[in-house]
Amino acid sequence: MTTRTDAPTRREQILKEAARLFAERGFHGVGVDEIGAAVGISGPGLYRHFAGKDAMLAELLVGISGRLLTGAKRRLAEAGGVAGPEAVLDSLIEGHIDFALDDRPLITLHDRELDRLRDSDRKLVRQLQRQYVELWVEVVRQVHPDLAEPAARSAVHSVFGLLNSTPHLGRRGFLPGRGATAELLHRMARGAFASASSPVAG
Amino acid sequence: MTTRTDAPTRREQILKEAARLFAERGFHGVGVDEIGAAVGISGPGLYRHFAGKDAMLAELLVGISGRLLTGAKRRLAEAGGVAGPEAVLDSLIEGHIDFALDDRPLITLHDRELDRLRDSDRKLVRQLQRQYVELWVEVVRQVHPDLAEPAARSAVHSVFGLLNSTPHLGRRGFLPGRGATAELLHRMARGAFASASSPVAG
DNA sequence: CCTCCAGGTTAACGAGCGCTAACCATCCTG
DNA sequence: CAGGATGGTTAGCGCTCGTTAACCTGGAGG
Repeated sequence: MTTRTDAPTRREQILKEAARLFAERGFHGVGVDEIGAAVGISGPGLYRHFAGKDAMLAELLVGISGRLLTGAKRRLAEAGGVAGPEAVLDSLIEGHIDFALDDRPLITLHDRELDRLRDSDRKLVRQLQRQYVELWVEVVRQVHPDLAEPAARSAVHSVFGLLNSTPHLGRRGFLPGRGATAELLHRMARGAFASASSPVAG
Repeated sequence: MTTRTDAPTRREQILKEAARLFAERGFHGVGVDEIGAAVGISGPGLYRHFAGKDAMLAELLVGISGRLLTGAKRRLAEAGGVAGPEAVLDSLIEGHIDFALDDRPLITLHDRELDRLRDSDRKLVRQLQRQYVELWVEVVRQVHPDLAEPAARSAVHSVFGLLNSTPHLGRRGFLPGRGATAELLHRMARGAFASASSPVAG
């Protein structure tokens, strides 16, 4: 566990606020002055920490994709040997839900602002995303062997859509607690995969 | 059925291209010159058809929400009397899938650029969206009576996320045909709702 | 104590944007 | 055939935005 207790550095403050603002109003809808104001400095002071506005977005998106993939690999390694594929899939779902619930702005950015990146960064992010998807596809096909590969890939993308719906839930603050929401999402994801494979049983 | 065979008007061309461009690069990422070029006229010629760039986005978003709600009401009225709630839910899912598969750019805009609207337009769109959600919630709770209302609402939002994942599917052109995809999404949506209500049966 | 650097500041530049103004062609109508 | 909509055009204004330049300050090191 790499839990941090020390204060966040200025760079991290900026990234966090930039993520929130980008998620709220879109990359082009946020000015550098606003980002600066959000961390108590103003405008061009950001350039002491980042090469430009694009660099902030790039670092955010690469960071997201990397963390998702790293976490998934770790979970696969931890649960893969001892437990069956069902437990691995549950662990993957749990990890993705944790991310979707704890870092909603990043989830929003994840599939929204990818096209604003420089070619090299975008290729890197897409490669990480693709690896993440493929890892899921393999596990899903172990749990549901009757699922063909294209269908499995579609199913994985759709379940991502389901899990990533968290930004739309709390609009009115009406969601029933983090634990209950996580459990609900988990059950729905498993149910969606199950119904994707077998032509339903009821 | 109100199938049109006549040629689309200039206004409709503009709206269609604007939707595609907005979905691809974001509202602020597209210039009026690009929208004009996409329909063969250039730049300020758009102002003969729309009051401004904002007006195009507004008309798109209001149109989307309105069509979704109208279609859902119609399906509820058609299938509501003769068939059971299960058939109504299937019809709602079918309608939403048709929309998600046939109008992907609009699906993308739907939950991405809402905040760029004037206050009045945004309130209108949100009201239509809310009605649409509530309609779904009622039907879902008829099919799954053991589902509490907050959970049902969360489940509906999550299934929207699942169905609206279509823009992410065809990136590499690897999706297995429209019919198969629609059927897969339909089964997954039903499975997700079922697993949302009962704490799973397997 | 002088120096230097990290991390700020404000001023200003240049590009791009939405939008308006002014003008022009085509066509339908009286 | 006059004439006014209709739907284009190009030029250009004004504003915003990302970025750079130039300058300032507090604290650490020799």
